[in-house]
Amino acid sequence: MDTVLLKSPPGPRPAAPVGKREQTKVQNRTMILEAARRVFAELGYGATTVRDIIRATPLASGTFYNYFKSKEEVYQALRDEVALKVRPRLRDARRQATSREEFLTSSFRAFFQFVADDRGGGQPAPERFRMDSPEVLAGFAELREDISDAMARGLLPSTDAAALAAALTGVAFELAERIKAGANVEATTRFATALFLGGLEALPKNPEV
Amino acid sequence: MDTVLLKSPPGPRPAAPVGKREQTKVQNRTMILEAARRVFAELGYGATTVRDIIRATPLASGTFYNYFKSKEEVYQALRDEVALKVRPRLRDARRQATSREEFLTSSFRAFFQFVADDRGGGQPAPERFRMDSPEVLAGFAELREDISDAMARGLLPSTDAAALAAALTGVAFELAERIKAGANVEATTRFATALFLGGLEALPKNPEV
Amino acid sequence: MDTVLLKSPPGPRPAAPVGKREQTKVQNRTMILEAARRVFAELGYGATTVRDIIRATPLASGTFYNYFKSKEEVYQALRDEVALKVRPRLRDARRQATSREEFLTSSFRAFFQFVADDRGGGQPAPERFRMDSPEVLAGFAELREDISDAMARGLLPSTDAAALAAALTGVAFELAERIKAGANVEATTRFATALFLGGLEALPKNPEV
Amino acid sequence: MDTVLLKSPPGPRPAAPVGKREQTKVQNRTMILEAARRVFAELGYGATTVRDIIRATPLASGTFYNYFKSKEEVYQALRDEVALKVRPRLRDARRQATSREEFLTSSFRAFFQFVADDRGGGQPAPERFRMDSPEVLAGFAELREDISDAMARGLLPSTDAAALAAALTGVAFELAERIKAGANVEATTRFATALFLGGLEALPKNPEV
DNA sequence: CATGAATGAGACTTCATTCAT
DNA sequence: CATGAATGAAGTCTCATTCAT
Repeated sequence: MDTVLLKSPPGPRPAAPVGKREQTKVQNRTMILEAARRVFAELGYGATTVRDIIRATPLASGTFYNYFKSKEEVYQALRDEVALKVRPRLRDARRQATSREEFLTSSFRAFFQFVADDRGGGQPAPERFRMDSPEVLAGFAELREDISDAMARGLLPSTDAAALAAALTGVAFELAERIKAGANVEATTRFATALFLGGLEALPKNPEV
Repeated sequence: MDTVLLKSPPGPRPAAPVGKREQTKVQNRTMILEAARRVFAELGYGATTVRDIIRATPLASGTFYNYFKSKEEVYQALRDEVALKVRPRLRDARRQATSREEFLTSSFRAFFQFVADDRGGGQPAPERFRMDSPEVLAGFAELREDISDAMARGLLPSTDAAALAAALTGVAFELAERIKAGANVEATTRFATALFLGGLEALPKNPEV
Repeated sequence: MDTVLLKSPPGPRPAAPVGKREQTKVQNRTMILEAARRVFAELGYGATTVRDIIRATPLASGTFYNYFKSKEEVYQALRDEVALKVRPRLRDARRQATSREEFLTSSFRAFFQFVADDRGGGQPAPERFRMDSPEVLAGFAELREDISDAMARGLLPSTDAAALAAALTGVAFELAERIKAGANVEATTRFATALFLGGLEALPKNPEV
Repeated sequence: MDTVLLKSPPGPRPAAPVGKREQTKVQNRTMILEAARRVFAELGYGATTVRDIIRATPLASGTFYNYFKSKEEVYQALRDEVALKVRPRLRDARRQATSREEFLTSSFRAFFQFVADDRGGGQPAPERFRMDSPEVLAGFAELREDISDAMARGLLPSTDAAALAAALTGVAFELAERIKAGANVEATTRFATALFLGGLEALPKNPEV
């Protein structure tokens, strides 16, 4: 019976599946994802409901389930989508780095810039910490990955890798909050870079953390 | 055996009412607070419901409302209670510090030790970031306060105070996660201290973050 | 059979959406309103709960909130609906009256007849007074309005308008209770009319109630 | 065993049971009743809860149940108490009446005065009708009783007794609302009296309502 | 007796999800 | 597919009532 449907338009077959149907489908999916992004940012993952997401959309409640099975699934999709956007930036920053300073600077800059670009949305977050939003989690995951690679490549000293990753992550996260509040990306990048450039020299040689 | 108890305090009678009723009240309040601590840690603040807290308790549903008006109120109470425990330790650490190194070392140690002592609770959080748990927030607030004081006293260089506070906070938090996972308090303290001792030297002189 | 339905209206298509969905919506709304009417009549407004109303219905609990936000809102709707039915009758009675007697007679008759027509509902109210039922309140408001108009038109003597309105209202209401219990509409109308025809003559000329 | 109790005090036997215990008991009972009176007046019988009554009292919740089994029971007690206070006034007014006018005047006056005396309490009733308060019910019951007696004694014409009772009740009730709102008792009494003096003459001789 | 905390039933309301249209 | 009303489970909170103190 699908055949029947496919046959019915006797005109020229579309070159790609970008009929009105497919277009709408993509649009709706995008609408839901963006609505979810806004709502997660405002209420946090735990507190947002599927209803909240639908309400931030012109779509009907039932439509949500044509695209996602649950809140969890939108979350995953959002996470993947964000990771897809951030990964190249960070990977590029990392690959082009030829010195420890450049590695730190470009990594922090890429991350802070991403946060700065993303903060547009809504009113300032009602609660201080919104660590469970997909963007932030994806950003952190990427940062960690970059750090591990850098250690492997010798750009960072061979101290306790996990501890350093944690320290970098923590600094990046906390300063990111300041970025969200309007702090300057470049100055913040310099600050973080200087801190770690100096700190890395002083770290215990044979750490046993 | 009652006789023994009745005899034992030959000194001044305690002023506080310690009838069976008061005892039960204190016990119940504690039960709710500890249940809330566990549930917040597991589900996050946003996702936990009052029912979740009650269910982690042998008490009846209505009993919750004899002690707290809402989830928010337990949260505040938890936050206050934790702050009350951490504040003295950190304050002492700060007051007794006579050098930059000592300031950093004793602050980190006090914080990490507190986290280590406190980590008994539940299973590790299923999601990576749980920044909105009361303990963490309270710890952060205290740490920030200590940092500001130290800057005023000259133990820390006059760089961007807020940015440094954020960096210290971030590192403390992320390393605390490792402490919770079993990392050694002293080694972690050394790591963090060394990182900041070196980093502070390298920080930009006239920061404009 | 669909064919029959599709064929049947050869005239102009009705503008109102009368799909199965809309039909069900109207039916459900009506079910809730009628259930509310019965329950208010039986328990009184104060004592009835939303659950009472739902239970007097085959609908699920959540469905109530698709139609009304609260008990108060059903009450308002009921009130409005009843007022909508009574207003024309009383307005007609008032407009066509050319004498004092006719004004009283037709007003009382219209009101009593409405009560008689409407009394189908439930068992007699278990408590004597149930002034807060929507029908009664709406009827009173209408009666008052009519009285004011009549005074303005000279059909009623210029005594204390509000007091007379109250008296007419009170008599109408109490006799309406008798109507509900089966009293004859015409005889009751004659009784009330005679009472006020005589009474109006005797009222104080310059009232200062 | 009662004997034992009576014997126990070897001193002079108290003339009446007005020990401290009995005094407190009477006071508490009175407090509950007056609180209930206020709350019923404000919220209506149906909407008030036992909690509401206790809260309007300095007593503990459990204490309520030492005096009354339920809201219903307080209501009955209040009703009885009020009836006990009103009956003498109305009975006196009725007994001393020697003419139709005097009967009507003194009855209305007594009722309106009672309502006026009683209205002190709280803020104006949030809803228009509060017919289910014990005072109003008791007042109406008494009024009806008086009317029946008056008919029996020939002070009122032999028309449909029940219909007249209803009319008098309705007028008394509606005007009582005006009294509560501050209307003058004497003027209102004159108004109601005049209305019925004139109206009674005009009533159908052989009513068949 | 007075007290007031505990209890669990039940009221109000929102939610995720389904399904007829 | 989109729609949005229906559903009933579940959450929030209040209530009447009991009972240990």
